[in-house]
Order: sequence, then C-alpha cells, then structure tokens
Amino acid sequence: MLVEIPEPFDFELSVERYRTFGPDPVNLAMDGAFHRFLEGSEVRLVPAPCGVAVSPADRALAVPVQRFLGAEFDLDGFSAFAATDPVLSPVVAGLRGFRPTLTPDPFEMLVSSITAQQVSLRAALAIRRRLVERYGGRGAVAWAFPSRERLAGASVEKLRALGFSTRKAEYTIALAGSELDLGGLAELADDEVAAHLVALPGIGEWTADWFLARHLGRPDAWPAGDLGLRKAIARFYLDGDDPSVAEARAFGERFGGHRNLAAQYLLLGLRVAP
DNA sequence: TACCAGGTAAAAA
DNA sequence: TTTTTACATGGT
Repeated sequence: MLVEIPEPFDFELSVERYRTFGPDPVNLAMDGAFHRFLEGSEVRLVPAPCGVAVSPADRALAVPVQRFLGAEFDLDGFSAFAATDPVLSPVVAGLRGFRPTLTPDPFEMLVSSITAQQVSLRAALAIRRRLVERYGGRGAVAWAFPSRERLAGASVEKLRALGFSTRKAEYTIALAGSELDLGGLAELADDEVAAHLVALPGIGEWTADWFLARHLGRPDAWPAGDLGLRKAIARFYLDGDDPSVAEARAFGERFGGHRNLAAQYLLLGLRVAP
C-alpha cells in the first residue's frame, strides 16, 4: 500500500546519509528499498510515485513512516525563503525533494550522537554497528537499535570492548538508566529540551542541537558547533575560511525560522556538490 | 607514522 | 574565568 509523502520528495536524496558513511544495519538501504524498525516492527519502504510503498500489514505504521521521511517539513516555505538567498538558492534547487529523515526514537538518537562525538562518522558508525549487533535485535533484514533497558544493564568494560571510550561507555549507561522521560521532551520548547538534555553527563550543546534537529524536527534547530556544518558554511559562504562556533551560531541568524532545513541542505550540499 | 574526524568534561592556568 | 588536555577508532 502507498504511504503518501508531500511533493516534492526524493527518496534517494533523503536516505543518502545512510549510505555515505558505510553500511548501517539500523537504517538499511539495499536493493532500491529501505529497511528499519518503527514502533517495534520492521518495515520495508520502496520508493513509489507520491510516496513510498509498504506492506499492507504495515498499514498502522503510515504515520510513523511519514514522520520518519520528513513529511512534516515545510519544503515549500523553505524553498521560497531560500530563493531570497543567492548562495542557498542553487544549493536547495539542486537538492529538490530532499526531506531530512527524523530518527524515530529519542534514545537511539542520543546514543548515536554520543558515539559520533569527536570521531569521524565512519569510525562512529563502525562502533555503533558493533553495539547494535551485540545489544540490538536482529530482524529479517535490518536490526532494531538496542533498547534502553538492555543498555542500562551493560557494563563499561563490555562497551569498551566495542570501541567506546570509558567516558562514552559511562555516558551511555547513565543515560539508559536515567529517570528522564525522553519521550516527554517532545512537549517542551526548544530551549527547555536542550536544558534537560545538557544536564545529563556527556550531552552537550552539539548533541542537544542534533536531537532538536533530527529527532524532534524543530524548524529552528541549528547545530552551530557541528564541524561539518561549519565546513559547509565556509565552503558556500566564506570562501573556504572555517568559522568559529560563535561565528557559525551568529551566521545562523540569517536562516531564522528555517535553520534546521538550511543546516541539513548545506550539509547534504557539501557531500553531493560537484 | 602521524594526524584529523559532524565533542565533552575535567584539569590547569 | 578562560585555555588546555585526554579520550578511542577508522581512514588517509
């Protein structure tokens, strides 16, 4: 059956990041389809006109599928805004239909971010892959990300054996065992979400910003500390000069109201630009 | 071989 | 208060 995604929608552009940094068993793009767990069920998404096709048995997952594929992003509003920016305009036009995916589960989002702190995304993905294959759930094709309960019971030594630093292992176990209602964060304003997250050990501004951008899909999330985003700003706007974090944060002001999509288009633009 | 890579917290100044 | 350092792995 068809799950509709608003036009414009380009399936391949939207799942590009799950291919670029190496195979990801949690977000598995293969054979022209995409496999992952949503709400505890493994789904297979196949690009189709006006959306994606799923098994009739997955009818109940239509809304989670739409949310995962960024259906809620206002691409029309963003395109109109981008057209007023001579630098952003061609980047956005060249990536028409890119809908940033939203990591469906808050715990998965945070643990994935912790693994990606400081190290290259390829290194992070290699470590996360081992984590998933040790603590996650094997599906027919994809893997379910490890549950909070499962990682709460892990030990620092076991996670270290997968490539975690001692600190990251401690952060991950503490997060899993914390009392914080991660799902409840969706009810709060951006700055309140960030305040709750940053109070946890190992979660700083960068991790909180990406949580707002890639889990909650907040329109004005802007990960100013992100090295990739700073490189993209340098490449497209600053003649190659890397901005400081403070400069990158100030730079985001011009995208007010559309910072999340601006950041994600600039990052994708950096990867696929000629 | 080094050094850098989509950070963070703790030590040192 | 601001600056410096340790951290672990993968790619070049």
